[in-house]
Amino acid sequence: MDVQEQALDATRQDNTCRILNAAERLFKHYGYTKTNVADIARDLGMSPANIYRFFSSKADIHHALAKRMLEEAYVAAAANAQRPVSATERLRDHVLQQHRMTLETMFSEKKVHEMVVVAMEQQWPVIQQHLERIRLLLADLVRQGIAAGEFREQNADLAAECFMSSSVMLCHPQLIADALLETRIGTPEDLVEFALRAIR
Amino acid sequence: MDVQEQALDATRQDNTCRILNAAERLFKHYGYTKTNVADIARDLGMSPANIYRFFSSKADIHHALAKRMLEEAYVAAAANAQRPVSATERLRDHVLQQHRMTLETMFSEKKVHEMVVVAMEQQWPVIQQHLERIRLLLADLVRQGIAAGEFREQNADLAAECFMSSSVMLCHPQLIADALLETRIGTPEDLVEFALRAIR
DNA sequence: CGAATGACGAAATATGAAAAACGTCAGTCG
DNA sequence: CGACTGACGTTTTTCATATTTCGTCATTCG
Repeated sequence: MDVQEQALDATRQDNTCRILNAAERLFKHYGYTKTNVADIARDLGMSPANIYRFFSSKADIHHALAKRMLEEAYVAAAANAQRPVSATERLRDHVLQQHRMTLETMFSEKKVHEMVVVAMEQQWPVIQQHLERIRLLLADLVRQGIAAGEFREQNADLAAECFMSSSVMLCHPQLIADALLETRIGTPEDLVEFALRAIR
Repeated sequence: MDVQEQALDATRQDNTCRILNAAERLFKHYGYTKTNVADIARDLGMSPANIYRFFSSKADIHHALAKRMLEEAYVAAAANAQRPVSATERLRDHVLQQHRMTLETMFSEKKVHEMVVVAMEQQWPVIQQHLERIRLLLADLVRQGIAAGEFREQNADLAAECFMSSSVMLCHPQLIADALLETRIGTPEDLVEFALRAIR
């Protein structure tokens, strides 16, 4: 790749990023369906057709935004996973952090929540991949916990998956929305402790 | 209550039951929305208006059917809970049984599954009550397990709730529908064992 | 020459009137 | 007298149509 090609890629990346920023702002304000590509183009002072030089469709913008947001979530999860505390505490905090973030999105960014629900209903690969990356992260935490003597010997990948499945009620956006009204005996902390016990 | 009133109640109950039977058959065959009360009435050789002497609305029929089906499910769960095997085994089989029944409904009785999804989305109290009854059943199993030395001393009600939350991926109709395609490391049995470990 | 656009066909969505279904009630019939 | 019904007002659904939005492409412009 020569200097000219680098410059081309740079401007291209810059454009895609600007489009994503505009789309994210408009989607959050007006909602995904109420925002059309003409709105996004006007916001950036370009023609609607020009958008399609960078994204193959409006849905493609949605996908790219989801990917970017999930990347942020992954960075946060990775940061938590590197904290210098016990594996137990990092696993616990991971779930609680996830829980808080989901609640936050549900309440203060309702439009985003709608987009998330659509993405989950349609089973986007980007979400599956994100969950798989998270699972790898947690599996590593389990291995560290085993090495540190916190957890028993076990299949770390399986344990990570089961741990995620067990805490799905705290992280799954739709379930959280439903479960808010339910009469509950235990707190989120109780459920995490329960799942942690299964690993020890 | 004298003899006459008993007879009245009997015929009334008989009518409600016949209506429910007809409605259940038609709903299963044509779907809930495609079946109207006129269809149900015609099937029974009565006028649509007469239906409303027994049910205040079509939705009321839906509610009553859900209650009847959940009652059957509860009976099955209660039967399992009384088997003369260890509490561990009964808890495990309860979840696996629930899992099988949900899968069965999803595949062979798709119309019923749609009705279930609607009921869950709308958070019908009858479902909450059913789950609460199941939880009491499981809490009792946990107590028996504690008494038998299978499980450690703990809050049985909390444990039952956490156990149900942990196995929600195996029992929640919508989640099962979604998770079918996912790449999975563990089997349903693995997840149940995981949750059981948390109680021991 | 390639980035950008206006014009345009295809696809999706909003609109509104017609039809169907819901649910009520005065009145019939056994 | 009371179980039951036909007729009817109201609400919901359907469906054909108009409008918007999507996404493409030949053409323009720097």
